[in-house]
Amino acid sequence: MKIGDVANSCGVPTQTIRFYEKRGLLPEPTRLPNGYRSYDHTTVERIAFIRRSHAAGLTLTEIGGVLDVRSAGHAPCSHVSDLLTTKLGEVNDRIDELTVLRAELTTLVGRSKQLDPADCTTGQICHILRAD
Amino acid sequence: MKIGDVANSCGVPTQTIRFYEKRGLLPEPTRLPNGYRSYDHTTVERIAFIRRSHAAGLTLTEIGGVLDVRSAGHAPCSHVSDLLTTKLGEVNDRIDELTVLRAELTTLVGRSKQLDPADCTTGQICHILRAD
DNA sequence: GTAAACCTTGTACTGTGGTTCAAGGTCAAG
DNA sequence: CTTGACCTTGAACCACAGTACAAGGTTTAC
Repeated sequence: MKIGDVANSCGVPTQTIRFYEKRGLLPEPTRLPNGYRSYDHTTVERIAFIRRSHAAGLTLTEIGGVLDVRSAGHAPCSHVSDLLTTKLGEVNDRIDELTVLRAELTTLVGRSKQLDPADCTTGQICHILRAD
Repeated sequence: MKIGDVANSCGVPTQTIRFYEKRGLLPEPTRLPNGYRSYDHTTVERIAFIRRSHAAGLTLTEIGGVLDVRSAGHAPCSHVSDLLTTKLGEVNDRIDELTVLRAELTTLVGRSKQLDPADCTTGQICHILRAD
């Protein structure tokens, strides 16, 4: 398989495959006599794994770490489990932050409906976003 | 006031003040005879406004837009109101996305506690993050 | 007079995940 | 033999909001 075939199978642009290779997420492929990259089905599965992991919120660096553990011949399960647990904590924290922000924005939008633009002076720039 | 005094008053590094100037969020200050930037209290208030707006989720580009409306002599209220309403929608969307991701991560973490690492084969890289 | 603390400018770098461009080589169909 | 689709490389660019560094000038305190 050439890079375009892999790209079609995986639904990613060819540039992304080269980018993953440069990032160390894909091994250097064998080459055809003309210099073109040559792949087999394991690459398709590996890219699918990367996309699934990425969709689960792991960064490419973290995915690289998982792949390295696997390449070293170990089951990456406990590593992955820790990673996912940490990620879950981060997602919870981020949801909490955004929930606070939502409350603040809701207050500001409510304020904007009450205030009269004619009362907005230059000194405070905008009285919706004034200091409390 | 010199830049360090403003930085102290606002709790931001001096570099950030120069950065805001370069981004057009702060007007070019007058200079002392030695070339040092010279500020008055309106700059402190302007930076405080920028920080409040940023904390409310506006980007520096959006804040620049608000500041431009104000500089043009208009009350930016309706503009700000639209911006905040849009931002509230974005925050809600982001919370929804993260909530979905949280559910997925919870499933994966649960799975990781059930599976035995000994059953994890090379082919699937990691059976916690297997295809469904 | 000298050391510390301040100021100036410009440039490059951080992390995240790619995308786009330039300039060229290869291959199959007609 | 030429057109179009594919492949190669390296480098630059995107948003985002700064941060760090280099190489120098100024001021303040002792």
